[in-house]
Amino acid sequence: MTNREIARTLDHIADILQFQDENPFKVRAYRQAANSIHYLDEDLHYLHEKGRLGEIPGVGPAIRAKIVEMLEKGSLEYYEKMRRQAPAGLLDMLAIPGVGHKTIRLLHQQLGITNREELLQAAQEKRIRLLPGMGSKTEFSIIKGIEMLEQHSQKNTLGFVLPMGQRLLAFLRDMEQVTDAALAGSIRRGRPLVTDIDIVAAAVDEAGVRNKVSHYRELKQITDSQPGHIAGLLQYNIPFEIILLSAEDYCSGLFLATGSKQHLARLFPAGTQHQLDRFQTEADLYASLNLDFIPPELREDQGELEAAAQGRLPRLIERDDLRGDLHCHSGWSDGASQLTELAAAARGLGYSYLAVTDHSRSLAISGGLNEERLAAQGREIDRLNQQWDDFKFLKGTEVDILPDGQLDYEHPVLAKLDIVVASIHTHFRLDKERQTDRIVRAIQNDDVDIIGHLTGRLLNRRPPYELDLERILDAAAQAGVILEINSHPDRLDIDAEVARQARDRGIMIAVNSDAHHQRDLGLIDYGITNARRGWLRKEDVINTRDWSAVTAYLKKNR
DNA sequence: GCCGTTTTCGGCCCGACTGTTTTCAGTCG
Repeated sequence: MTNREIARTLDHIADILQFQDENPFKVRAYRQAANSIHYLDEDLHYLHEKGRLGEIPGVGPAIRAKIVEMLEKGSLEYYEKMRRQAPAGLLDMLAIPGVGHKTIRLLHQQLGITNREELLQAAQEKRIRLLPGMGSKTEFSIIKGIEMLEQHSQKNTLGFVLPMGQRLLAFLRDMEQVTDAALAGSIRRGRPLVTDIDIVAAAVDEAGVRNKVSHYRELKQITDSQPGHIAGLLQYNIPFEIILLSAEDYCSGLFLATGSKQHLARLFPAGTQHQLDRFQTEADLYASLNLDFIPPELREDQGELEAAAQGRLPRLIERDDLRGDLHCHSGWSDGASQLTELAAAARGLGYSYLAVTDHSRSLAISGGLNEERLAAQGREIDRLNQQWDDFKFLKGTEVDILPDGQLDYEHPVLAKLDIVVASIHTHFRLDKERQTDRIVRAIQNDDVDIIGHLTGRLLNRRPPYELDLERILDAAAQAGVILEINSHPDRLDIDAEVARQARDRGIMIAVNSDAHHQRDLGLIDYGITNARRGWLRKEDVINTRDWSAVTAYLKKNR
């Protein structure tokens, strides 16, 4: 089993224990072990060989024995037994907002409900409200929650699917029968939610490819296998499709499979069934249509064809344009990495600065820093900053925007920092006017440099807050406040559309990782893709500038 | 179940909201 599978198993055990009303600290022990393994840099098999499993934080004798069994047998008897004692749809039901372990236990014991379908039916038949502690509002919110999840259930986040797609792509590229291969479809265009993995491959021996794919380690089943085409499911039921072409047809095939439908339909209106010539590159293909090359991220029929025809497509930002990251968390609050580890990772990405923006005091659950600890952290940063002449930490905070729009630290505290990211982490359900007022007030606060994850959306999990974006963009433009593109693939907030509107109003954007572990600094790639989908150029993004230009910009706008 | 230690058990982040209550339990971040 892989690290990831073992981490998921431990997490699932924690859920079952919680469902069984076990000691909450035992539950947390399993969660902490799962989290440690999730972020582990080394393969568990390797650590086991070296007898170093006990060194993993949060892994003691009991969990270590279970990990060993999973590594050696590929399964865990304890887990299999637990699973038989819990409702089959436990995890599915937990995903419903407002439904937790205790509610599920009650539903299971009183009504025999084991999965989402049965739960929905019971709610529709008004049987939930008869249970103690349940009422009509709970019943209604369960129905709404299930409906929301079912709308999303066809799509997965790019962050979940892309790594699987990249592994399958690497597997194909490794074959001697494959001369070229690339991701296509919505993954290639970088959509935040995707339905499947599309790959186009140039192959000399289709049968050989077919045979190897049928033995792919992550393959669950092949559902369709015709000449030029393999489709099926990978683990976690992620659909994939591989289009096999000759080398001559590869480029136009990749272009057609990339889409989008709307983009292609505008290029080739219905009735003008177009026989694509053979091209060496997509740039040649677009040139034959008298268009500049259109990057995949822009192929959504959002004005890119007109711009390409007139030679005014933007030169989109690239990952290598970034000089630093302006939002991350360390072990001082809820991050998992120490400052030195973050610095090493940031330098590894080619950055020359990193803003440390741990949580502020009122966010107790995330270890928010009180003023003394913030000052102590500042002293550590000062010490570390003396070690380098080519890298610097910025002293910062991700300060909570309180419900009334005030900030969680007073002005004298904020004024001492190099950078202030202000974000909302509580009171998500204010009405539109109050929520907008709250953010506008933060924007108008002179201590604020950046608004973090503006809309609060969590893809497939939580809708954005109710906001009047027009008013917020106007306020940000006027105050010279930067808006963040939060790169976490569950957030991608602000989204590409809002980013483009912001840029059109002259608002500066920061593409930030919001990393809680040194490895997560690399999530910035998703933010860059999102920025490109928002038509952003290097000059629209503040952290493409070097340290002195960034600090000068921040000072000027304070 | 893990951790730390003043070595072998006691402690292990918490505060607010919501819907259901009549004083609280469950969920969430």
